Amino acid sequence: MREYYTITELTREFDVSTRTLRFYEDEGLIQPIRRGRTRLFRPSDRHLIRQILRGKRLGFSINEIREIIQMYREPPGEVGQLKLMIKRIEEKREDLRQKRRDLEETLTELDHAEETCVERLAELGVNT
Amino acid sequence: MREYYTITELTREFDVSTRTLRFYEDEGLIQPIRRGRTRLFRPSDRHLIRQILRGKRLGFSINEIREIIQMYREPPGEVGQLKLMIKRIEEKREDLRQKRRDLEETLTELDHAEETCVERLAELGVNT
DNA sequence: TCGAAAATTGACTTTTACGTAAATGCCATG
DNA sequence: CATGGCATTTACGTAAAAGTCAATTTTCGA
Repeated sequence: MREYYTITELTREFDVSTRTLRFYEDEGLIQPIRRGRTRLFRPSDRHLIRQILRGKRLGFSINEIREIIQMYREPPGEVGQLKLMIKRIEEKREDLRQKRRDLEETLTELDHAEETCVERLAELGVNT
Repeated sequence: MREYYTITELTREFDVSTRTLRFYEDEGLIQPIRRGRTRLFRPSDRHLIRQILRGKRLGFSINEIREIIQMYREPPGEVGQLKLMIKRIEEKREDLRQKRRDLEETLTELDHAEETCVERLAELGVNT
């Protein structure tokens, strides 16, 4: 496990621009440390970037991603806060379960679409 | 199966604005017929709206949704076109499989986060 | 130590997916 | 017939999430 990554190393690894990583920093999603003015990314920042991009692929907004990331952190110490957090986590999970249903349905329809294409191709292959 | 739906019926059913449905029409995703100037939505339009919103929940852009919808339609008659379409469908499916991996990972992490919260709560419940 | 390559900041621009407002049409009902 | 209630069109507005550009530093390898 490396100790630090430069910004360009990570832009190459994740195929994002430096602007994007700075944007995420401005948004408070990551907090790379500084050596002078230069950003140094720790493995934890790298892991956060991974989670952010995963959230993006699933269609979550930056704010939603921020919420999700907070859920991964140390739980709060106060009972009310804890219960609230559990409620939020459950909501987000329901959200994801909906996405999963959407995903399976879409995959099924695409399977069917491909099958139709393949059949059509077979017909043409036979007739030609 | 009803023959026609009005725009407001559908806005209520799907919880979207009229602006949104008109936007989808402008984008060519749906083509409700007209009685005078008034839009009448057929079951097929209704089904398309369902598919569009499903795509949105999965984080697809309007252009991606347009592509997916085209895949559901009658396959083209020409061999080259058919092969191209099969390739595109396969790409989209790979895309969805990536989303599925992302989704499962996120769900797993949220499961873990909730568990941590519940444990913390149990500790507090005992100590208090 | 010196110069190219890399990094930074700040400002402005762009794209997507609608929101919102204004002016007007259509029609049923009292 | 006027009033209310949806519908429509046109046009401009906006928030999110970066992209792009310019003008500086800063760093690092020879």
